[in-house]
Amino acid sequence: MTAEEPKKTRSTAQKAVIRSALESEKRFVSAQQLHRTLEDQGHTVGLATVYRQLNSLSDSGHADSITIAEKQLFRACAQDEHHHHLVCENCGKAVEVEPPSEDWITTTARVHGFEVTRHMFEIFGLCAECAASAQSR
Amino acid sequence: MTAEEPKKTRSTAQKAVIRSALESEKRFVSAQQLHRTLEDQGHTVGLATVYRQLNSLSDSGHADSITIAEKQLFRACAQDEHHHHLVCENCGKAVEVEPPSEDWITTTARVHGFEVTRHMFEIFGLCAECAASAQSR
DNA sequence: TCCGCTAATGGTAACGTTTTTCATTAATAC
DNA sequence: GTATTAATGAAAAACGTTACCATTAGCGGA
Repeated sequence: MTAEEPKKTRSTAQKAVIRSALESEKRFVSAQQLHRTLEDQGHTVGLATVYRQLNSLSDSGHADSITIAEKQLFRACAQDEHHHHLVCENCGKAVEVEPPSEDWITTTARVHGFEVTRHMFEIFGLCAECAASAQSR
Repeated sequence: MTAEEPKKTRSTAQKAVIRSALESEKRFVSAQQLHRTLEDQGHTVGLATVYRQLNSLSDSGHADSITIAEKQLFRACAQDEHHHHLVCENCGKAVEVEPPSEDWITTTARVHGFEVTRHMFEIFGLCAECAASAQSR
């Protein structure tokens, strides 16, 4: 019964930089990729901080995260609502997609005695550019 | 233009043991869990071998794998066809489910200029038993 | 404006999982 | 049986990620 703590956070330069860097990416990127990007831009941000911010953005719903090849990738998402992605396996570019009714999920789960907590659905493929360059390979 | 090598493999006791151990699980298990299980059963199999076999089973399509909390989990799958799971987040128990038509996937992808290579769709929740024990907590 | 509190940072060490290495074992073909 | 070499296992390396902790710096109040 502990009351909801106000939980004061401070706005720092690093937070702003990380967040804006993530938002300017339309691809899913890893913490390390983002860290390198920031370094290249001349910003000195610790890797630990990048991890921390990315995780907190993900927790607060300001970023989506998926796991590919044992690596966690992040992407900023504007809308707070639940949504899914169409991800390019080559360059990481992603598009948010809207699947048809997901009602059957809870229905199906109930049939098996399950109580749904969450679901994930991601489509992987090659975007137009990557598909083109792959063909000419 | 290298011809398809016959790629001869040898059947070993370890392969058999690992495969049968995985098949007797109706849950998703990690390499380490399976390794411990084998040890408990009196089998002495190297951890590296468990990893190797699990990966090769996954590659050959004889096992499905998902990633939860940075860990890779495996599960034997009888059917070679594409399928999805309803997974208990607590105990790992899984049921194969059949989603409605997935035609819209390729359609949607095409709209965005993507060429679909694969898609993943997993539902997570609590099975009847785990939900019950969670409530009485 | 300065002060004090402490959230946040950053470098590094630690961690856990997975892969690689390499000498040894053993499955297959002859 | 013998030769060949795929497969194994123990340990080390690699990898992504988190924890630690001394230091920095937001922010509210004197």
